[in-house]
Amino acid sequence: MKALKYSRQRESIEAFLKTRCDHPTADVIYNNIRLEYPNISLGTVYRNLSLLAGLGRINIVNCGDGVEHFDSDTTPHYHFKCKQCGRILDVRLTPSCQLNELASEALGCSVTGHLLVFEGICKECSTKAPADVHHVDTL
Amino acid sequence: MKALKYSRQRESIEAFLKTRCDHPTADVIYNNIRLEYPNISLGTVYRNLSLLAGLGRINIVNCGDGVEHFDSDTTPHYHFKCKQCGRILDVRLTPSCQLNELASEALGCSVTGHLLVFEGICKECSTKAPADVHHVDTL
DNA sequence: TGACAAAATAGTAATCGTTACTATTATTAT
DNA sequence: ATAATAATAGTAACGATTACTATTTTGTCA
Repeated sequence: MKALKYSRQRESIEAFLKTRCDHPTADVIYNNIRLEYPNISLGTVYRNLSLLAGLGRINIVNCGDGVEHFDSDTTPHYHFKCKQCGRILDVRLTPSCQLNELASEALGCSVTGHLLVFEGICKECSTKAPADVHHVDTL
Repeated sequence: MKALKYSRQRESIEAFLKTRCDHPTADVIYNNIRLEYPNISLGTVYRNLSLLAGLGRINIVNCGDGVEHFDSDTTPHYHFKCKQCGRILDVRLTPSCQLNELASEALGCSVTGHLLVFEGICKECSTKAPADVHHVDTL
């Protein structure tokens, strides 16, 4: 029952996320928003990200690296994590119910969903020199 | 080049893990080993778990909940996480290369592996009363 | 307009899972 | 047995995230 009020910071966070297709972490978002709002706090970034996720406007992506990534694309799709640069990319495959059915048979209970994250070396990294490995800021 | 030396604690940790099929967390392992070794430290548990994983004797399982789970079964297989009791169960399906190939086509780069975690309600929970939801100690 | 209520903020402290450090103890080769 | 070194318990540090609080911003309504 709490009415939502506008905030520039929230708008800026959502707008920034729309410009990125690599599923940045809260910290990366924080550092980018700080260019426009130098004293935004990390807590504000986290609070707005989970608020937006609660509204269904963004998704929280867990890819098994123990850190939350954020995605402005809320249509169902899989992800790919580059082992070299760490970026998360979208995989445009339609999530399959067959997988759930297979698992359901194997387990003998109802399987309602699954998390699928691919890994390998992305196009950029496979053409780049190995020296470029540590571009951590793009995580 | 460091020679491995025997330790009772390590043996106990590995033996305990073999008795469990629900992929316990370090904390659950710690609390169970403490019954036998009351002043084992959590650090010792973590150190031995990663040592054993390095030796290929156990596996570290990441199922997207941000906590490490440990598995004494090192043969390739998928996992299932019960949304109610939180337990991780094995899914006896042979990991598929077809999935990697599909993703590889969609992305246009080499895909070498994937993480697949199913979710739903396990057999036990679907027959249990909803009051039994919070058996956190089995995580 | 302006004043009030509610929501959002910045800044900071707290929490949780995990890793690192250090002085002591246990294991193993000689 | 002794000496070398790995492993330990205990504790501190860490990084990601959440919680708290006093202040600021937003929206409503007279």
